[in-house]
Parts: sequence; structure tokens; C-alpha cells
Amino acid sequence: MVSAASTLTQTLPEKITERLATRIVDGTYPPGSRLIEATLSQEFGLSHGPIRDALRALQHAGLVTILPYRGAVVTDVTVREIKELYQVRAALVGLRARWIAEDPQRQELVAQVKEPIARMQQLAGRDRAEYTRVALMVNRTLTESVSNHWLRSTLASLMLQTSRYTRLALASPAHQRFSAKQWQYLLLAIESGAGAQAEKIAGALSQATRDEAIKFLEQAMESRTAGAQTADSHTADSRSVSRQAKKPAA
Amino acid sequence: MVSAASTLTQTLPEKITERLATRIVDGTYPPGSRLIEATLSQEFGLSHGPIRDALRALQHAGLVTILPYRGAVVTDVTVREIKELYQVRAALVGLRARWIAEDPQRQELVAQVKEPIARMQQLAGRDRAEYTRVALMVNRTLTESVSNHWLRSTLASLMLQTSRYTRLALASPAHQRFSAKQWQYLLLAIESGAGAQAEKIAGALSQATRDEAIKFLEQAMESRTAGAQTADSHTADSRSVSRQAKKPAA
DNA sequence: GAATAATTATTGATTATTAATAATCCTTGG
DNA sequence: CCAAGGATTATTAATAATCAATAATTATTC
Repeated sequence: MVSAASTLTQTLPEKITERLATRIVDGTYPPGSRLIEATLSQEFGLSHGPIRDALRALQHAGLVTILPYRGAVVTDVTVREIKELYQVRAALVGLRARWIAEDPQRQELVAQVKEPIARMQQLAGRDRAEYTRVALMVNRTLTESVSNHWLRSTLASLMLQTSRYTRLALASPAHQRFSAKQWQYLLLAIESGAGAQAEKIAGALSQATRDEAIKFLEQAMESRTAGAQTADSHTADSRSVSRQAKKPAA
Repeated sequence: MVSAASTLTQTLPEKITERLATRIVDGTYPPGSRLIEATLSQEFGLSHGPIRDALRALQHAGLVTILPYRGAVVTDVTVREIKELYQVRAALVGLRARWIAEDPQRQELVAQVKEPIARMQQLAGRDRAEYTRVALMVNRTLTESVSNHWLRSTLASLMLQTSRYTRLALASPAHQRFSAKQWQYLLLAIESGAGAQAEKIAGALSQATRDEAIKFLEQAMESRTAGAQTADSHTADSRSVSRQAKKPAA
């Protein structure tokens, strides 16, 4: 479940897992790229063992697909799968909001995120990178505040995957402004202990983010299949994992 | 995510994972038992590699806890954690019911589970083992019918863990009868496409199962701490994983 | 009898080697 | 030219032997 660069990690494979996860999420390794054990073990100056472990962990996190005797490939998720992913995420984010709103000790958390959420109002539509940073941070704070261990870890796993696409949605200034507003409403609902309302707002925001991300992805898909032969970074069929297909830039 | 002895498995570690998972779930390896690489690799006639993989997979599934330089121990879940686990499960089982009820192609599934659910009525309060078997089977059929990949896999993971405790609840004839009734209502709600109602029934049943399981567990805890020195199978503090602590019966 | 040091069991990681296998390349015959 | 089939290659899967690291246990000493 890849604790997304949070709790100071211990073992070697965990460290590697996080470093690789970061590269996948931030796009350094685009979907379809192969993660080859030999290359990675050289790069990190390690033997195959820990690398293997890390790749397996990434598989469990859903960031990588392992084909027997073929190795790890950064998962290329179809639009349909992304929709499904967000659907589950929306439900759990709703649950998260409700449980937080119903937690007697919620004011601590409220105090912690009040300022960042206010700042999001300022940034919305102005500083894209910073807005994204703050938004993801607030999200993480909320997830980590959940006392239920299982909700926390499954949410963390889903978030890790969706963050790849949420970035896309947050690129739109219009969506930023919408998102900022919704966060403010959500904060109010949580503060006042309105569980059902908090759940509804959080779920709706998640759905909206999904719709926005999908819009971008479908555009990208079109332009990709249109000018297929031109650029090398994205072949028409990024699913056919042929040998020469994009190696991770070493 | 340990596909619980379902989809015909391929690789060695997956096979081992399933065999070990079965043993943990059915109580062959009680909570607190240590799973030692050397022993297992001998038993299965394999080298350490695949065993390691399997243990890591079990850790991801939440069935085992790995302590650095100490190895894998069958997770001993606190009552609080079990409550949390069921809370998430209840929410997702509710979601599962709703989505199935809203699926235009649901009648296929309905036809598939109608008979088993009718049979549950007959078995309830009479044949405990068979009732449990059918109930778990129906549950699995429902989970596997979910088209959303993420819901399916997270549910499968949660189910694998909860099945350890659901068994306890299903031991009670009263709960069996209650459960059988609720399943019938659930089937009707699904058949008629009443999503919200299906969600409510499924969630409520999950909660009831939880309450029943907790009751058993708390009884077991009491009797355990009371007559601590007597039996060897469950030490008072099954958390202290000392060297001599229950080895898996080889 | 408690603090500390030695011992032991066990995992973590490395290295080298062989087997298995999927993808690709390279014939060769039509 | 080109399609079918076999050789080649890249890469993972698994084994084995070894050493390092470490947590728990046992022994030792004052």
C-alpha cells in the first residue's frame, strides 16, 4: 500500500518503492514504459532482490503491471478504468468526509487545514502549480487524519493512483475556482458536524474532478491517435509493450 | 490482492500465497504464529525467493505482519481494528449492492444466486458448516460480478480478512436465520433495481455480522485472559512474539 | 540478582548461475 | 516479395551459497 512518501521509511525496498512511485506519478516514467530490473539495480547500486520487492509493491499499488517473464510496465489505464477508479474514490472520499465530520475531535484538523483552504481561494486561477501542491497536501492531511486504518490505507492507495490524473483536472483555472469553492463548503460542513452534507460535497467534488480529468484525457487520446507517427514519446498503441518501447530515461 | 483461490493462478509465489492464505483464514496458523522462511521453503520444497514473495503478498493482503529482521507473523487484529475493518466493508458492500442493483444486466447474476439464497433459508439454523459455505460462496459470486475493477479488488481483499471473523458470527443459529432473511430481501431489492434500498440492506447486514462477530471475540478474549496459563494454543498476550511462540504445526 | 556481554536464530542483501519464456530477428522455400 | 517456422536474444524466475545485520535469548560476571 505504498505509504506515499509519508511515514519515514525503513527498509530498502520501501525506499526504492517510493522513489519509483514518485517517478511514475510525476510522469518521469510514462504509461507503458518498462521498468527493467537490471537497469534499476544498476542505477540504485543494488542487487536484484530489493528491486524485485519494490516492483511487486508497485504492482500491489496498481502503478505497475507485471507480466510473467516480461517484467514490470507502468500501467496504462484505459479511460473506462479511470472512471471506475474515480467512482470508488468518490465513494471513499465521501466516507472520509462524513467520518471526519462526525468525529468529536475534528476541530484539530479543521484548524490545521483552515489556512491552506483559504489560501486555495487566493491561488485558484492564478498559480496553477502552487494550487495543485496545496490541494494535494490538504487532501493528504485529511486522509492521514482518518483514524480508521483500513479506510486510510485504501484511500492512500487510490489517491496515489488518481493523483496522476487529478493533476490534469487541476490545470484548468475554471476547475480550480470550482474546487476551491467546494473545499470551503466542505470545511464548513465538517466544522459544523454535518456528516451527510460533507459526504455529498466531497463526493460531488471528486466526480467533478473526474469529469475534468476525463475531458483532458480524451483530448490527449485524440491528438495522440491523430498524429501517431510524429512524436516518439507516445506510440499510437501504447499498450503493445514491444522491446524497443520507451525505456525509462536512465 | 490475493485472488483467494479463484482465478487459476500462474506463478509459483501466487500459488504459495494462496495456500498460506487458506491456512491463515481457516485457523491452521492462528494469530501470532510465526511463518519462518526456512521452514516453509523446506515444506514446499522451494528456495527462499518465492516464499519471500508470498509473505510480502500476504502482508499486502493484511493477513501477515512483517517485522524487519524478525519475519512474518499472522496478524493479530485488535477488536477495535476489526470494528474498523467491518465499517469499511459495510460501506463497500453497500456500494456493491447498489451498483449491482443499478446494473441493467443484473438479472444474470440474480438467476445465478437465487437458488443458493433459497437454500440458505433451508440451512439456516440447521447445518452450520454448509450454511457458512454457501453464504461465503454467494458473497464471492457477488463480488466477482462487480464490473468495477477497483471495487472488486479492494472488496476481495477486505473479504479475505473479514472471513476469519464472519465465520464466528455465522456460527450462531439466530444470526444465520437473520442473515438468510436479509439476503432474501437484498435479492428482491436487487432484482427490482432498488439501488438505495439494496445498499441499505447490505450495509445493515454487514453491521449485524460485525456485531455478532465482536460478541464472540469479546467472549473469547475474556476466557483467554481468565485462564491464561492453562491451554498452550493461545497465550495471554499473543502480541509478544517471543521465540518459542506457537510455531506453525509442520 | 541485575547489568552486560556472548550466542543464536532468522531475516536482509549480494552474487553467480541456470532455467524458462516472450519477443524479435533471420532464414528459407514458395 | 513474403509468410511460416526456427534460431537468437533479452529478460525474468528460481536456486544456491554466502555474509551482514539485528532481535531475542542465554550465559557471565560482579
